[in-house]
Amino acid sequence: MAPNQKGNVDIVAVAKAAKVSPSTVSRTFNHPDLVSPATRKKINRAVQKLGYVRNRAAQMMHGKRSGTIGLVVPTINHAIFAEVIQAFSDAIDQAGFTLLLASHGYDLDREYEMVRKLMEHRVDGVALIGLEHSAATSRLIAQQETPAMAIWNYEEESELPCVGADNRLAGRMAAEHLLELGHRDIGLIFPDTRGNDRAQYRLNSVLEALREKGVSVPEHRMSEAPYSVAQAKQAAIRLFSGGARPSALLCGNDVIAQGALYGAQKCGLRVPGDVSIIGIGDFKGSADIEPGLTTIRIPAETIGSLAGQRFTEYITSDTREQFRLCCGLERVVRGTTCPAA
Amino acid sequence: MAPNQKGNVDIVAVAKAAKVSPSTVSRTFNHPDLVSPATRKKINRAVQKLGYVRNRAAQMMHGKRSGTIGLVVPTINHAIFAEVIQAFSDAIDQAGFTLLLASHGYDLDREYEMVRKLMEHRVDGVALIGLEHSAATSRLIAQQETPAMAIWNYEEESELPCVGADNRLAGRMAAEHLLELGHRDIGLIFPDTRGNDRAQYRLNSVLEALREKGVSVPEHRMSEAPYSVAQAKQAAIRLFSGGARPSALLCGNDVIAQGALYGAQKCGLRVPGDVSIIGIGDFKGSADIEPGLTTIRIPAETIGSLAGQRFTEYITSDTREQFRLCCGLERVVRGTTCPAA
DNA sequence: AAGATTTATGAAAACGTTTGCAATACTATT
DNA sequence: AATAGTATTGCAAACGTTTTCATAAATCTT
Repeated sequence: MAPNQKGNVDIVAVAKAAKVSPSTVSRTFNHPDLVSPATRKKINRAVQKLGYVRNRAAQMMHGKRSGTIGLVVPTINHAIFAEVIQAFSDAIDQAGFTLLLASHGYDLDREYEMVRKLMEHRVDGVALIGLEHSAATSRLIAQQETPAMAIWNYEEESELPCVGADNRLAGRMAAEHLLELGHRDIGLIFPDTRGNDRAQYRLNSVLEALREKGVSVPEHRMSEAPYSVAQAKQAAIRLFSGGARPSALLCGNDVIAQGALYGAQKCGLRVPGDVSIIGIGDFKGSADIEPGLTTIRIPAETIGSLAGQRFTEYITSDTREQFRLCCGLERVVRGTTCPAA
Repeated sequence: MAPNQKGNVDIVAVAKAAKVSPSTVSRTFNHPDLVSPATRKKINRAVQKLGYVRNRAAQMMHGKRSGTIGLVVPTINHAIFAEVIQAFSDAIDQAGFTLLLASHGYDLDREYEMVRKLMEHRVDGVALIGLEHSAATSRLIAQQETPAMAIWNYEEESELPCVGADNRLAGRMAAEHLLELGHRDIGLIFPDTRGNDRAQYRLNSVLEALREKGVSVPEHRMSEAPYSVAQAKQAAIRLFSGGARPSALLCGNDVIAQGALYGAQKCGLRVPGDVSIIGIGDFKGSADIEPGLTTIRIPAETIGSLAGQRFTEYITSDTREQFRLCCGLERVVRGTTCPAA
């Protein structure tokens, strides 16, 4: 009665219904040109009628690709990663792949576990955020010979193929903008840099660029905030409340910058009149906030798209030539910075 | 030499190395109690040495679960969904499942394609956002007998098991807050409601609640904006620029409300003095913006977590009893609303 | 119209696991 | 010391596909 009496509609059920052999059904899917149009029609009708859905797991056992790509991110719930994930997902979808997603909360040991988990599912490739990973992770990837890539950071000598931006340059550009405007007393709010090479690179290069111009940042001008508007707001308020306040704030990313901006507004400070604020990232929304946030734009969407395209090419090609793509940065001057008084 | 000479380390390679049969190796993983401690140790050593990683696809062919759950969302790049995805992912991860993620951009036909794609991978279950889906999707789910659930909406008579909030109530609560404050001239900014039952329900119930109090919303007080701060800002500016402006704005979600707030600030309007603004959702950041956004809180994280927990239970239990969980809403009055003049 | 190609199909082995059943090696009982 | 259990292991079939090889049918040569 029911077209699908048992729920186990497989290729042989289809074959039976179409009165052909399983081989022919399989061929209809994989090499349609080898099957006569008439038979193909019969088979398609049977597929339709029975509601057959291919079983990729079974295909995979014949050396076929699983058609999945694993992506391991620190966190999903994060403007910038969400944007990258979306773009990456769309790009690999275009190439017929499906995304297996896992997050580790900035814990490199958990990252290893996640990569391992994905490999149990025999992903055709695994993409990681950033270039800093545990030795165990690298070993696992090498051992399994799973194609792997890094997203978000670019480095000339990177171990893994990568598509991303130069975070050191980003930090430098932010610092130089402030310096050019004449700021010398600069406050810094950055996230914890452990297990986060992006933040690490940015912070180091900011400090370096400032030092080159003879500007040093005393301890009490530095604050740490996790990736959260609320906490960054608090951190900024703390920086502002101690005696003399800095003339400018350089924030490790736009979320923190946004929090800092609210913090300043809360303290009754005019931005940029009383204090200039610059972020890094140019997240969705940074342009629209009032006043518009000055920042260093990292093209998240481009990075995600490019990464997805390039990675699927890499996986499906048999040559497997390494790739390293550097996406350009852009200084976006909006309303939160102005010359020092 | 190399511990893994060919890349094809399978259960029989391990068996060979440990000098036991493949069956015993398999048992060591699945029923360790049936294997003597000594043998287990030998096998574990071999696993370690060869770097064996289990192949879930092969297990799956024995009626075992694939250990994956599919989640299909309208978009990933969206504060509220990112939060749900993160919580859902964490919850199913706890239960040993891996997330297969796909997005459809509010296109119900694409949603069908995505569900189908996930089913080819034999996900153990598929979770969808919202209760409105194409007939083809429902048929597919029924036919394949794949466990399915809806996230984000709650409805007593829902076809699918669901975990979510009552979007109609959310709309009503927002409207009533404004009415209680004495507002009668109310502007509305909502996203396109096609393929988006959440927005649909909210809008209808808002209109209904207003009508009950004899308040109608003329055409020129209604504006449509996609899920984007920038465009909502423009929409708000349009609403404000025509002659007499409304005394309050009710926005379909917090992103729109945020855009509206910036729009008001841009127009030199004081919020809430000149215009009150209320959103729906209470997204991350809504609390921190200046002034804090008044909104109807929908507990995204709770919903995602609960959905993940409940769904994995559902999948792993053999009883398969339906579930429908309604997560409570909360009116969060912050700084963007005040009594009408 | 007979042989030589070409095209379309089927049979069976293979992929990496799990598991029911059978076989063997212990241990406890008398 | 023989018997009955029990704990441990191996064999082989099964899962749903793909693919190689062989066969059968259709088409082309001359």
